Parts: sequence; C-alpha cells; structure tokens
Amino acid sequence: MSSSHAQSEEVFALVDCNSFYVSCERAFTPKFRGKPVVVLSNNDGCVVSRSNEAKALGIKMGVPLHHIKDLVKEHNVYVYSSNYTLYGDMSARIMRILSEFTPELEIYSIDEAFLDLKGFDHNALIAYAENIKETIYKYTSIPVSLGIGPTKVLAKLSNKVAKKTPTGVYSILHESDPVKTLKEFSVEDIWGVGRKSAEKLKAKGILSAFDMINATPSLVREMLTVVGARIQDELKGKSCISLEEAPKKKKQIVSSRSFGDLLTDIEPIKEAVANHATRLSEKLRQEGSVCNSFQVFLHTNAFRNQDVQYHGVATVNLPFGTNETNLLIGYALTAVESIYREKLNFKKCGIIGMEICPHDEAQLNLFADNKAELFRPMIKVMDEINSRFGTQTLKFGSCGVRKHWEMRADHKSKCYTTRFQDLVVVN
DNA sequence: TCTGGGGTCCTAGGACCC
DNA sequence: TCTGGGGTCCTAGGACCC
Repeated sequence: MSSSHAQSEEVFALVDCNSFYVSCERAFTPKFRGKPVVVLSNNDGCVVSRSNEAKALGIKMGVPLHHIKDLVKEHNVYVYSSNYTLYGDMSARIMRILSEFTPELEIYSIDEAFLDLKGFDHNALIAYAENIKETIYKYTSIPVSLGIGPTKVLAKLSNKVAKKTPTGVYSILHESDPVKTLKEFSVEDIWGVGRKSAEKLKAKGILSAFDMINATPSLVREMLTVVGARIQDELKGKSCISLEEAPKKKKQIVSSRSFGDLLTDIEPIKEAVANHATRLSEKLRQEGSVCNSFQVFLHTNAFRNQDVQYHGVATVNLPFGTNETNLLIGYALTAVESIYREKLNFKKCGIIGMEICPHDEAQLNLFADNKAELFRPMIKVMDEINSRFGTQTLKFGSCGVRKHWEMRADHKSKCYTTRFQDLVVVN
C-alpha cells in the first residue's frame, strides 16, 4: 500500500462547509444572509448550527433554545428546525462537484470531505483549492473552507485556520513558520482529542499541539492508548490514517429518538418502538441488508435528578436474518414489554440493528421456518406506495395514529430540492 | 427549565476451551 | 526460576466524531 512511498509525499485537503445547516437554509432564503440564523437539533432542543452573526451574539454551540429566548427575540434571530432532507441533498450536490476535481475523495460526514491531492504541483495547490471553493459557491451558494496538510490530522488543523482566513484556504505545508501555527492550537482542538484526553494531557503539562508533538511517545501511548499514539505521529507529519474511499459497510443501524414529552404508559412507548422498527427495516432494505439480531432500549431522563433512573436493554437473536417490517415490529414489541417498568418517566427509546449482512448472504436456519420470504412481496408493495405517495402513506397499525411521543419540529423549512410542490417560485 | 441522533473504535474483564 | 498457560469470543463501557 502507501507505506512503500515516502511519507512526505502525502497531501490531504479537508473541505468543510461553513455553518452547513444554516448555509443550506440561507441558500433558499437570501434575505437571511448577513443576519443571525440558527438551526436546532431534533426535537427543537438545542442549537447545532449558527451563522457568524449568531456566534457574534454569543450563542454557543449546543445551547438549549429556551436559554436564548430573550436574545432571539431582541435580535430577531431566525430559528429553523433541522431539515435533513434538504441538507442531505445539498451535501450530495457538493460531493458530486468535488468528485470532478479529484476521484480520490472520502466523504467523511454530511458537510466534510477529505481529498487526496498527492502528486499535484505544489506551487499550484493553493490556487487549485481556491478554485474548488469558488466552484462550490457558484453552483450551490454554500461557502466552504479548505485546509491542506501532509496528514489528515494536520489537514483538519489547517482547516481551522482556513475558517478564519479571508480566502478560506490555508496550507500548513506552505507555512513558513508551522511551529507558530501549532503553538496556537490547544490540545482539544486536535481531531481525535476530546475533553477527557485533553484533561489528561494538560495534567502532564501538554497544552498545545506543539507540546503534543514533543511529548514522550510512551507517555502519550500510556495515557491515550494507540489512538493517541497515532494522532501524535500524524501531528509530526507521519501519515497513518489513510483515505477511505469506499464507504464502510455499516456494522449497526440505529433508530432512536427522545419523546416530545415524558411518557409513563406502555402504549405510546410501544407505538414509538414500532415506528423505530419500521425505520430500521427501511434502512436495512435501502442497504440491501438484513440484521440477525437487534437491541431495544428504553430509558429515563438522566438530567432529572428527582426521577428514579432506569436503563432497560433487551437483545433479540433472530431465528433468521430479516428486514421485514412486520417481523421486526413483532419481535421488538415483545422485547419492549420485557424491559418496560411501571410508574417511571421515560424519555427515550430506540432500536439497534446488529449482525448486519447483505440480504443474499443471509444465513438460512434449518430449524426455523423462514417467514421472511412469505412477507417480502407485501413489503415491496408498501415500499413502492410509500415512495410514490410519501413516507407513512401505508404503515402497520401498531405504529399508531396520534403519536403522543413524536418530536417537535415547529420551524421546519421546505424540501426545496427534493419535492416538486416545494420548488422555489421565481417572480 | 432543558440539554439530539447516529456512528466507530478501543479496552477490560469474564467465560470457556484445550 | 516458575504459582498453568494461551487463546478466542463476547459484552459493557468509555471516548470520540459530526
């Protein structure tokens, strides 16, 4: 693999969309450009994306909406619920543009991609990066920043500098004084160093990225395991985290959500579980996979000190791999009954599909009647109807109608790019 | 008063086997 | 010089990411 090459030849770029969710909303409501805008998490709980104007007002990442109610009112901050249909489609457009600049592309998250720019003319790299940035803005109205470095960790760090640079591009490879840059970053700014690891490092006097480079390797390894050792090498310019071009096969698929309000009775909880089982089965079918086991969990709100706390988990080993909605709902409802406890205030439930494998490689079970085959044609018809007339047009009765448990989304924008009836009208 | 959802990787410890 | 040792598998929990 790449180990046969000199490590110094590696060049990575990290492309990161600026305030991605906010930028997606603004792309379709230009009147909010230059204004404070925030996007909320699921359930309209807390702030997950902020425009620069919102940041300037002191609105912090992750703050609950009601904490900033006065600020929102006073400064006319525009508030959106999350619209993942819109963000997912905008993301796909950006990734498609990037893939025209280089096929060696790793889609790292909804708003980030690593590019392998090894072999590009060193002197032309910065101009190339600026061209990428301008092209994306021209076609999508989404502003991005590019950070360039000899390793992914350093490209990530460079991107943080790029975010504060007028051109939106920065390369530590082209920096005349990289030590100065490295000293400006605290250890928790490093990709892969979280709160806990930062505490341990700081206790040993390792405060900046530069300090971490110069720390004793055995000490770093002892404190942060092999993960930390790898990060230290990457900081030194030795590439050990490679580009993952093919998306990895999912090992587990989760569908979970907090309830809009606390729940105590089992009936609405069972409805929520049935909906999660439905969602899991849909995700499995999209991947062409089945799961051979799953877990159902149900827990109380850990933030409520006055409540009795409980975290129930039930694991179900299926007699055969399946992605059939009705079968998964059936097993999931039995499982939730086994972990339900009376008189508690429940906050969240969910289902985790495990032992996932492609549908055509599913293990057959000699001793169990494989009922999955029987239901396949019915499920196929349901998928077709739901795809044509909208999700949830056809669903199982156990999923309920009134949805006492459903999350809040009071400020959602339209699906401008994926629904004909939501297309923007030009006067 | 309320604080999201969906993932991966690593380690430690127990069970079990030969 | 020696108290059995070495290996796998599974699970729970921690940490981190966006």
